[in-house]
Amino acid sequence: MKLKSFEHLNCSLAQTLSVVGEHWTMLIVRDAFFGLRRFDQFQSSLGIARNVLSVRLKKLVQAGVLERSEDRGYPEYRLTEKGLALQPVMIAMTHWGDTYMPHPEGKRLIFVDRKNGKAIKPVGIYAADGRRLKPKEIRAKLGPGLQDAQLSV
Amino acid sequence: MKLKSFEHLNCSLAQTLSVVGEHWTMLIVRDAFFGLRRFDQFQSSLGIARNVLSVRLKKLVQAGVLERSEDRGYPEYRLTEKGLALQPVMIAMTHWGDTYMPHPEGKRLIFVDRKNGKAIKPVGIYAADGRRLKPKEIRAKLGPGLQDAQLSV
DNA sequence: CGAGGCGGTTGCATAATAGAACCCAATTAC
DNA sequence: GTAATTGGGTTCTATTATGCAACCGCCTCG
Repeated sequence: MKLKSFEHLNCSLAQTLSVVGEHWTMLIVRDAFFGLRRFDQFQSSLGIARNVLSVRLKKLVQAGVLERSEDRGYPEYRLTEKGLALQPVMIAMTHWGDTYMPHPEGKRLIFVDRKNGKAIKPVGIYAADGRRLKPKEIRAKLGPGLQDAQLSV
Repeated sequence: MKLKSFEHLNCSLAQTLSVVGEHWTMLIVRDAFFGLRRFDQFQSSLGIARNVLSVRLKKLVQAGVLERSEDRGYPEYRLTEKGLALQPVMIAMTHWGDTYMPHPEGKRLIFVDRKNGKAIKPVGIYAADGRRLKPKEIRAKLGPGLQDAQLSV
C-alpha cells in the first residue's frame, strides 16, 4: 500500500506536510536557507542517500519551493518566494529544538536582524496589539474553507 | 537499513524533526491542540492505521510531548508544556498551507485572541522593535552549541 | 449473558529508504 | 591527448516502515 496521503483531511497543516513532511525535506529546505545550492552540497551536508535526495529535489521543484536552473552551466537549486515563506516554520522548529532538546553548550543558532545584529523577537504568537499570547489564549475559528468540523480549541 | 536518524547533524531543526518529523506525528499534535484526547478520536479523525497510531503516541509520550493518564478510568493523551510549545510550529505550518495551497473557498482556520476575538498577528519574523522582517533581512549567527559550521545566511 | 465499544496487538503485503555500484558529460591532471 | 576526477544523477538490492485487516481482553449496557 502506498503511503497514505493527507488529502482526505482538508487541513492546511496537512497540505503543508504533503510538501515538506517527508523524511529529509525540511532539512534540505534549511540547507537551502543557509545558502547551499548544488546537489553534492546537500548530499554531503546531510549525509542523505543520493537517490532519495534526487527524488526530494524533484518534488520540491514541482511544488514550487525550489527552482532549478542551469544558468551558470551547472544545476542549481534555490528557494523561490514560496520556499522563502517557509522561514517562520523553519525558525519555529529550530527554536523548539533549541529550547527542549538543547545542546549542552547552549544555543546552536541565533537569528539576528541583519540590519543591526540584534536578536529577532522570539518566535511565538502575538496578539494584534503585540502582547505575546500563550497557547491557551488562542482560539481557532472556522474560516470559509472549512465548514464541517468539530473543534474545541 | 533503519531509517537514518538525524543525530549526526547537531542541528536544532533536526532534533525537532526527530520528535515530530514522522508521517502523521504533527497531525496528531494538531488534533491534540484541537482537544482530542482518546485513541479512537485520533484514529477516526485522521484515518491513521491503529498500529501506527499506537507507535506514534508512545513516542510522543516518551518524548514528553504528550502525557498519558488514566485518571478518568480510560487512557487520555494530552499535551504537556513541551507539547503546547509546538503551537508556533503548528500555526506557522497551517498559515503556509493556507497561503500557498489554499482551499478555493478561503481560509480553513483563523486563529484569534480568545480575549477579544481579534485575529492574531500573522506568523512571521519580527525584529526586536516590532518591524516585520523579510527572509533575507535575517542572518543566522553561530551560538555556543555549534562552532564548526559553514553558513552563509 | 451476549453484543458492542474502547484500546490496543499481531500478522501479512507493499512501498519507501539506505547503501553501494554504476553511468555519462565536462573538467582537470599528467 | 588521454587518463583521472568531479558533479549530477540513475539503477539495483536489502531492509524498514506503513497500511490494512483480523484478533484480543476488558468494561459497559440492554
